Amino acid sequence: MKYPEFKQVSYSEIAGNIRKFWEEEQIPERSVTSREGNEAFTFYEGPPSANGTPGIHHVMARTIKDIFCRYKTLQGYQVKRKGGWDTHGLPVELQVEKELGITKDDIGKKISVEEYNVRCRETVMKYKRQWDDLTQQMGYWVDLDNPYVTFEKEYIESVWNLLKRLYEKGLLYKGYTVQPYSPAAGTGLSSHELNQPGTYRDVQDTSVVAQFKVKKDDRSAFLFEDKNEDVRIIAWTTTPWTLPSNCALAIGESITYVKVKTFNRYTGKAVSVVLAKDLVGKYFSEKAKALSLTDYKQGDKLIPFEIAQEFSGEEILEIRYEQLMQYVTNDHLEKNAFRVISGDFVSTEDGTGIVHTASVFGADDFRVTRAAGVPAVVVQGEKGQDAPLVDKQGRFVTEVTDFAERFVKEEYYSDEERNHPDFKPTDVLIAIKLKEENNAFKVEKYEHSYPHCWRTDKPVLYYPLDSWFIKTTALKDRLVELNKTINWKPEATGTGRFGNWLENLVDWNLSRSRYWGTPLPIWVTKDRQEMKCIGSIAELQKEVHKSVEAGFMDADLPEDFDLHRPYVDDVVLVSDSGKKMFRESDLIDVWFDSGAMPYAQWHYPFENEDIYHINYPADFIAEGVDQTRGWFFTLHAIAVLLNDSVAYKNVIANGLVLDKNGNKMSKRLGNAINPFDTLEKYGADPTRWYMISNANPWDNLKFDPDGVFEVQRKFFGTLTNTYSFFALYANLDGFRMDELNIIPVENRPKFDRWILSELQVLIKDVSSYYEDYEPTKAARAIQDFVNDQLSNWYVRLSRKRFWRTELNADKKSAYETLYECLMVTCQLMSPIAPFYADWLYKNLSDGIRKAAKENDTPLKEGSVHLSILTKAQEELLEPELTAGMRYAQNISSLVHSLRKKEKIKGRQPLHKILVPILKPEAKERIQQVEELILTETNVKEIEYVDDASGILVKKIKPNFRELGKKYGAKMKAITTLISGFGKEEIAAIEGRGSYNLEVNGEIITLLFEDVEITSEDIPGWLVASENGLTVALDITITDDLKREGLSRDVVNRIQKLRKDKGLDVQDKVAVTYKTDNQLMASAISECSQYIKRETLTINLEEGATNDAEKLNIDGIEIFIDLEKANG
RNA sequence: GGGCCUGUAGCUCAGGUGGUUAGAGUGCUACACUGAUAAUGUAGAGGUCCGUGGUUCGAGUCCACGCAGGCCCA
Repeated sequence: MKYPEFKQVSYSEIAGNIRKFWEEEQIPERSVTSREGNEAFTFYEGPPSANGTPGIHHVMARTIKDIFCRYKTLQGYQVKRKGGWDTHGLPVELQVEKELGITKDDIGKKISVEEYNVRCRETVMKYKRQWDDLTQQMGYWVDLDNPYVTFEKEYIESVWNLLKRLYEKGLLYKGYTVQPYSPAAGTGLSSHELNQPGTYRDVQDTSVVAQFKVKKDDRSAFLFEDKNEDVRIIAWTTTPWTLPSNCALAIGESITYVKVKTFNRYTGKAVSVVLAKDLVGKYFSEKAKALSLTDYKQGDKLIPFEIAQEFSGEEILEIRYEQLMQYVTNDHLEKNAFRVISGDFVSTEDGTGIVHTASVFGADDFRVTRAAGVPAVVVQGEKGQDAPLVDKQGRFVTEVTDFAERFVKEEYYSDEERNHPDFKPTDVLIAIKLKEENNAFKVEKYEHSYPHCWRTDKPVLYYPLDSWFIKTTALKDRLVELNKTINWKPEATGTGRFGNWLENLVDWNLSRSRYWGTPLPIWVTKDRQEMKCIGSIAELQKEVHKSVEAGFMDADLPEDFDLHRPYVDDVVLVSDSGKKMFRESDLIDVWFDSGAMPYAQWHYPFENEDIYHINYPADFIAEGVDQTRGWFFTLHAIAVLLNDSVAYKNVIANGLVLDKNGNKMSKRLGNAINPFDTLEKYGADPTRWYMISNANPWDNLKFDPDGVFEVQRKFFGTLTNTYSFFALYANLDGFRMDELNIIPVENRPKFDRWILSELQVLIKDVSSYYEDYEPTKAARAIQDFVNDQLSNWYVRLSRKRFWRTELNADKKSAYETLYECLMVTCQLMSPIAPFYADWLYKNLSDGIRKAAKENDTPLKEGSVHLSILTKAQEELLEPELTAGMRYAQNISSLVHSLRKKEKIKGRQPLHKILVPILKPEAKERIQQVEELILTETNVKEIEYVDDASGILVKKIKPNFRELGKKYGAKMKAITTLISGFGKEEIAAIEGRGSYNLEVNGEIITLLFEDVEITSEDIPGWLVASENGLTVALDITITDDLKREGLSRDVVNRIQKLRKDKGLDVQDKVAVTYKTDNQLMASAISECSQYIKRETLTINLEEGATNDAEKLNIDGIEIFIDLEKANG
């Protein structure tokens, strides 16, 4: 069987054919089953949600996942990759609401929860087909026949089990927190919703700097010059409606504050205000500096001021002040609130350096007041619970008498009300009141960015809501510690973004008040005295049975009971004391679902305990960097909290895929790349290769289709060409790889040993790159090898060996060497370009599969993905040859450039290259590749010239690295002296190995390694040099050389004619010619053997007529006639 | 506002521990090669290494402060 030859290849066609082959032969399955019993390499698939269409960035993310799973398989590990689908959560609900044209409020009214959830279940897999297609077309191997699905009963049961374990450890609690809340929609907003485009908008709000009157006591006494002084702390807010709820003032302990004596601009009353020193200029005019306090009259435009005192924030901590707006107060508040506390978020960027704090209406406020033990300003709600001064509709409660029933944000009023001429926003009314009461220091309009509810367009409030939490803070230290054992790519994401975040961890808010998700399995009695957390279906059934017996429920649960809402909501349990228990209505954060996948994907602990243990923790996971606080966190948190272990050992956080101009891709802007089109047009392999080789996975990728095209042309094209070259000649010669009968490497020519040595280096490098999760470096190393070493050097210079007619040992060696290089290349590239690599593998090895199977040799495997990666053989490394080859490449390049400069074409042979030798080992190295250089440059000989010749002109320059270490600051002087060195000094330092210099009256000894000596000139010769290597070329062309050159031209023209006539490479020809030129005639007759050999000419004779092809070689006319010869 | 990432040729990217002439590929221009030929070779043009300070004999590289873009979070 021959090696397949291809006229032209289509990479997407290759992918299609190989895909079919994989399906028919079940290669993906076999890549796992064939490793049965081997060590496992565990990969966790972060579940995508199939309710959106896949994009090009998914190709990126999944390529990364695929690469390492394939690489590990290639090494012999068993790599199971169970696929999964993320099916719960808000995006699904929004999709359904959009399809049905309803809002959240309609659920339970226009549509039953039951119907709604049915719709969600259908919608969630809406684009599964597309996802499956993408998976197939891009060549991503993941087991989608048995995926885990987060809405399935078994999955939920495992999640419940985890929740119960948390509950039992006391890590689950109910508390309240301040969250974004939309009164207009009557619902809390998730961070996801707040990140919708357009939610943050610039708005003009009334801002108030309020004056808080300091109470005089021991702590604050130092601020008072006399007992009647009116000392006020001033604080700024853009939400005046929160001022009735003020309970503390936050300062920065290390900020410097001052007391300024001045007058209130609205009331004219004398007042001393406390604010940050840095912000004095913002509130007091420079022009007023010279004014005297005593000259002030009410109404003056310029208000005088005087900085009276300076002190640190620490000194005013715990100072007490009078409540600003006394609508709600009590002893508890009087005792513990209305004092100065420390806040880490306080800055002197804006405001006064003192922050008004209303614990229930701000997240920071909530945190610092809780830490400082400051109670919130609250009233008793209807059910006797604590309630904020603003109700869920966004109105002040009746206790705030002046503004009772008023909406705190003017946007909550109808347009009609707002357009009324007398209408004033509540914030303005509050500001007026404060002014009148001498409590406002300054009131002004302020423009800032504020979040809005994406659904109602109304501003969001930060509002306290009841929620269930996981007490992640309890194990913060372990979370931080174990994170340090995870290998993050890039490292900074682990230490920085993730690490810093863990350091500032807050408890995990688990509650979502939605319908489509995993229900919280907690049942509570009305009086909240008794509580049960259910950890399995069996347990639920048992509890229901008890409830039936207690008469609270009619019947036991059916076998096919759905754990979703609304069904679980109908389950009423009985408490140990016999009371009714109702389920907490919350769903849990969908991120808990996905973080639970290491356990729930196997329905652990109810089933598959062994599989779970073998596959925990994961060796490797990869997702986008945006998952850092998402999936990466939830996996880590659950693992640490429940198992005191990491969930994954290695993680790649990949960057975004942007368009070619660096802009985010969006369907709206029309710059999104369609993954299917791209895969179809360029093929999966070039697309994957481009994405990986172009930039590190963790850097953002600017996706440019032209770049994919370049990869296709440059790398895949070159590799395909190299293979085609091999196939063409191997087929002509009938060469067939025989694994049991190959020429031992030590018996192969140097050139073969050289490329095989390079190949070993490549295997080592690429393996260690994969090992280090550096796919980009791996891809670049492979393409450099293929392009530069293999194709452009080894194959190009070996061509002549393949043209010889007989299949001798040298030729066989060349075939075997090239075959080995191609074979290993396709193994190494197979993780990145799986289709193409398999195509190449099969082209190379399908013909000998049968023999390989019989002999049980490595090539018995039908697919590269079933094969075992060839290991690097240290004994094949040839460092001396490598060094020599580098000389060969550099010398050839220099000679080419000299020819170019002198306009001497490559076909014209020349006599001699001169290479100056300064180090003896250089000569040896060059000598081993001398033949190669001579062939490549078309020169007859190399002459080595050393010192003894006396013709070298040397140059000397300081070795800065060495000298810098020794002499530091004296460098300049030394450099000047060395640059003045001539022949004698250089000879001296070369001879003795040292040289004494006088620098500023001091003698220093210059050693041989302190300088670099080069030879850059040979008088009378044509010279080129680069990187310390110098080459001279003898360009005299004798008649003999000229004739040889002409004969080469003749060969060239005959070849062209052969080709023009459409002859095959192996066809023999008869040639006649005619020329009047003496030189040409003698050239042909003298070199006839050479010409005949090169062109497969049997007969070369004079005799062509003027009707023959008329050619012109260097101005010489010649007629050549050519025809195919028999035999 | 905070944390993190990125910034080097028109474009995409390399540039251990600081070392004096900053590289590669691609694109452009010119020439050559022509039995891998939509390949290949050689040469040329193309740089404020984001900016400003600092450390140092010496900074693309180290430090500080900025600027621009991005991600995440307030």
